[in-house]
Amino acid sequence: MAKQSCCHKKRLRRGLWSPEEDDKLMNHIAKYGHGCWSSVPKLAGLERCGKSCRLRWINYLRPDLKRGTFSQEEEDLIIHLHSMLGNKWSQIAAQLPGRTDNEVKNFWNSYIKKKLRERGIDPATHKPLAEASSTTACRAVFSDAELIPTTATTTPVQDPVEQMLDGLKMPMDWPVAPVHSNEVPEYYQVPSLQAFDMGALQQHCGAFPSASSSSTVTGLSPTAADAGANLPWLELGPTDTVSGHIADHYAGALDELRWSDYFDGAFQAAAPTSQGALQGPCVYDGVKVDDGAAQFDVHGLSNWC
DNA sequence: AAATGCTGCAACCGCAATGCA
DNA sequence: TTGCATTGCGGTTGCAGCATT
Repeated sequence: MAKQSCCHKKRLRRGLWSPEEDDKLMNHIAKYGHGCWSSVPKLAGLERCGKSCRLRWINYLRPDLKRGTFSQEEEDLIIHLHSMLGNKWSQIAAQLPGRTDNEVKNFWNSYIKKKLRERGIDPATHKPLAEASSTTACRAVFSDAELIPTTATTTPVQDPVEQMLDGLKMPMDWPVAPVHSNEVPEYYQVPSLQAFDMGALQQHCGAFPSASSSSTVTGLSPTAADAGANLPWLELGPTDTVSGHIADHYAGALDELRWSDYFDGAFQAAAPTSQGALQGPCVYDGVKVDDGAAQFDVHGLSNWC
């Protein structure tokens, strides 16, 4: 017999949320924060399970959600990130401020997949459908606006660090990448990245903030040289040179969040800005987050029990 | 106008990861 | 170390609304 969900077990409400339920949840979180999700429904007077409340908040009620249709830049970024990360929707969404993993996933399944197939590209592998093994570059995946004109493979070497940074830029004919296996296709191994030296980069750029699931656009690279491991360039701070290459590219479309404002006084201060980093220090659970290196993990909010 | 099919989105399910006693 | 509670995540489902017949 199938295992019943927590909502079934406790005979809790399921299905679509009513406006009244939304109000209750919003009001509760505005006043007290959510704390432990499991206690939210009881405290907020809802006949829902904590999991359902969390999902509703994250996917629908959060005040920083962008909503509306995806821009061309967002679409290109999703395709690009998917080629690197696969179905890691939360990681992809983390690079799209105001978008949720669910939203990105739905957009992918309902729109992008179809679009790629129409262009003869396998959305799973990002290779041409007809010739899955071909290494032919396929520019059709990205719009012209998304491509960053540089030629990483032919750039003369000056400084090793500069070389490495150059490698983080996307070449015009960057191939569509299958990055879901541990194999790194030859064409994906950018020469300037093969001796990727995080130490040197750190020295060049300053200390790395740690942000495993940042909501900010920090740095993006098309490379899959590190297919099976973490993507260190995704953790670079917003002020560093590397992220500048690409963050600048997406400037305007990708707003930085000031998520903290919503809770730093129960929404009272409240307007997101488009400036580069958190403005001034803020404190969460006794942890001071300061200056431009700060990156806020929206999902991490759930950890202030 | 009614029936049917299609699409997109919100929500659920179940498993993995994590934290804690 | 173990077991439980909680959170996070990706896959899947259900349904409302729209399009087509």
